[in-house]
Amino acid sequence: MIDVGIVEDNVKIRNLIQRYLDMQENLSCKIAVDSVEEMLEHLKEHDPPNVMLMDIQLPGMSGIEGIGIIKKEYPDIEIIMLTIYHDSHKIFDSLCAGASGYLLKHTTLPEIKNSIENLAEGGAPMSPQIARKVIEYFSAQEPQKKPVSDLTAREQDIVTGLVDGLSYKLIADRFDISIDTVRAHIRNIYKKLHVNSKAEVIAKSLRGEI
Amino acid sequence: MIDVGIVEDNVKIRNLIQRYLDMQENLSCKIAVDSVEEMLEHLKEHDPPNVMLMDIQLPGMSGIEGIGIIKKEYPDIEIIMLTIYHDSHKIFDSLCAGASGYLLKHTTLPEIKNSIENLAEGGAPMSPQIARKVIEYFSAQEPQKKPVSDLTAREQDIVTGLVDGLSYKLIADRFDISIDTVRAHIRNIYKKLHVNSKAEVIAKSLRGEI
DNA sequence: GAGCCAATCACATCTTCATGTGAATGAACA
DNA sequence: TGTTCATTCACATGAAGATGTGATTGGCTC
Repeated sequence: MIDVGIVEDNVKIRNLIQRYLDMQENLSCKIAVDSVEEMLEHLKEHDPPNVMLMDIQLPGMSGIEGIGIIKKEYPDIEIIMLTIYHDSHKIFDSLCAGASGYLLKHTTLPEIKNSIENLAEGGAPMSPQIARKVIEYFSAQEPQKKPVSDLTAREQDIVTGLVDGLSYKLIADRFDISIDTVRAHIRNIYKKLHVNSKAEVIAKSLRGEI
Repeated sequence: MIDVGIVEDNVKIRNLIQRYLDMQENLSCKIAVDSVEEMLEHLKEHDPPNVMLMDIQLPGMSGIEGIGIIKKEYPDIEIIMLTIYHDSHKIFDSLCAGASGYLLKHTTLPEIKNSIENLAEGGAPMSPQIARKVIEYFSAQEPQKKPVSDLTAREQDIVTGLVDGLSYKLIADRFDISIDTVRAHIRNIYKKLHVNSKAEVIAKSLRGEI
């Protein structure tokens, strides 16, 4: 049984969703309020729900601010935004604040039910339109540079050691080889990467350039 | 009518999907090959499909490399990855390269059909597991935008120098101070960050922990 | 089987780093 | 006005790193 909470200031919509969800066999929806503040009050005295449907435009604190506060206090609550807003800023702010899903308000009741189940199974429900924006975020990013490390497996081991902040001695111990071998590998790594210090190798590696 | 192409090296899977899709009223799937190279050959002489299903592990060029090449030549083709890989790197590399969807191979045929329709309607089909990773990318990214570095401005300058792979001498030159001053700053930085080597400072910095 | 290369080890030398100790200046703050 | 702290510099020492010049082994390839 998945326990659902709702924060939504439109009474009609709120009641409709609550009744529908609470009617389902595998869901329970006992708490539906019209502001984050009210929900926080409620949470002080009751068990937290598993999933929360949250509007963005709310009286008092906005839903996005609410995510942060609720996730901080009750990190196990999974929050799905349910809103009319589909602009990138609100979407990304919500996701960054910790929302696990984002549905537009034209979503049908059965779809909302599916989304909640989907979430409980480790998914992340999103309206298709939202998913598209999220995906486009990535292709808008700079085209990935090709790492193509010419490094051998052993050389990459050594790099890992360097990134972990180990001295040559400790790297030698970790891989059970002599410190001179470590030195030899490092010399080859420097040559291949065209660098000449540990620092540059670590920097390159952490920038994903290896 | 949506025209679909398939790049998949497993003949059984490829034929199965092709036959199923081509059987649908609103879909057509005439071209199904087992490598990106073959697909590129085909595209030279035929109209490009609207949607392409693409595996990652392929003979010759990988599917991820393929995305970039195909999207560059034929930007209107929407590419859905269809693969067994669910590791973050492959997901994000694919999306950054320009994929519009990402499905895991256990996806059923009707779900694949839905995904193609979803894509045509401006959505971005993703297996729930994938959607979750994509969403988590955001909440993992932003939250600590200000890691509250206790470092002074000068100390941060020095850190920048270290990250750039400079020696103390070069850092001293860059900021026109003596090497002993650089040493002094670095000692303070080490104390504040609780580390004791250049390597750790660089690692912390590039991980955004400063 | 000659040649190439990854992986291993050794020795030597010079540079750079890490750390300890100490101190002067000047701005900020109570 | 005295204290705190960032910034600057100095000297010293042992540890770690960078670089040069070797060598041996085993796998792969032409």
